[in-house]
Amino acid sequence: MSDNPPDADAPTASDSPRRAASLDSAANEAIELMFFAYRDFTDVADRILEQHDLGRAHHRALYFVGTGQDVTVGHLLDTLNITKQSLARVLRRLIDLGLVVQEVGAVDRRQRLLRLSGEGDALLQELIEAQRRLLREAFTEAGTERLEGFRRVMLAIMNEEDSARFNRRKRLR
Amino acid sequence: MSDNPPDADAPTASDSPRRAASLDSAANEAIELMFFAYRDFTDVADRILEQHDLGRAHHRALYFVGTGQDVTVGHLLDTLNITKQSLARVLRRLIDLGLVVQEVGAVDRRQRLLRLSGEGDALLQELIEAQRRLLREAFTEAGTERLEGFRRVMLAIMNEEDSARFNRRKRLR
DNA sequence: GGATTTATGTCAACAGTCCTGACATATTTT
DNA sequence: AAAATATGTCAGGACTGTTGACATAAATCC
Repeated sequence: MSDNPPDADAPTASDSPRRAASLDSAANEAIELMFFAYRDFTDVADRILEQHDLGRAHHRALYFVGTGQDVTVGHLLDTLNITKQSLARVLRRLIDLGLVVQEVGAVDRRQRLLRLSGEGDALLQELIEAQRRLLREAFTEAGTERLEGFRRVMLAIMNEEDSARFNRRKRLR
Repeated sequence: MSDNPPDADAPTASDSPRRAASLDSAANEAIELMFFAYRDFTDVADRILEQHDLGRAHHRALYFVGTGQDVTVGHLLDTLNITKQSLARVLRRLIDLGLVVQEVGAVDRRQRLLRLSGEGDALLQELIEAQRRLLREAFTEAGTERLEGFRRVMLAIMNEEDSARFNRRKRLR
């Protein structure tokens, strides 16, 4: 679009070969923020899961079954982006432990509607509360006026498909 | 501190049984933001790693070897929080591929100082640039004035140990 | 109503990453 | 010289993800 820009030192568009240096260094820093923050975020749940001999995959399945409505196996596969066989192993365990129960779909009897048992919900709430506490404390420490910045950047990091999924889920609640 | 607060409906401290509802719902939302944003953040690197038949563990080792100074095996173990045996497998591969080279420590000859070969650095830069681009575009989309909010919240999510590690690394650069 | 598609489940095999436990070597520190 | 430290390695197990092949039941298409 613009050859020979009038001011060669001025910040340029983000896809230009000569990028704003501050955006680049902020992004460099953010690479590490993502790594360390996500690790500590998952750690608080991992400690609870360990006591129940469950892994992260069980946590994710439990979460989306428990926070969704009329969740089918297909929905779960879409949300988690894993193969049917991977999910089956995880779901099998949760069902055998009595944390998840299946019902034949009322409209489409091929579907298996998944929901949490009382026990399953209790575990999920424990997991959610542990992560919620960490985040609540982080928001308070950072100052709640910064929350909107955090939200907007995280949303922008997400790809189209996931932000659509996120908004769809949010609408349902 | 304050029994029988004057206004029972007012938001209370974050560790009180009656918490601010808005903080809780923001935290609930953030649980999903963390999940989806991190997944898409790692995906851009995973696509590159796939072409080289490498995994995330290789990425992490490559990253901390390449961005640190005089990195030893011990430092890497501290940073990654994995066992020596897990790291050995990953490092073995990177060394065999010629992406990482080892030198005997000058001060302590028991140590193995790790650094990237030219080829290793080229791959690391490719990986960093992919994630940096995603983040840069997210910052621009969200508005760069929100960046500080994102930074502060992410820092607050990190535990003591990791934020100390983060600041130590930042100081070195 | 028979053919096709869809939703789900399952068997088998393989790969990557993490773990525990045990032991070996070289080097530094006490 | 003995103990501690930094690193490496062998063996085996767990979890989570993959591909490929097949099976069943129910819905949909023509």
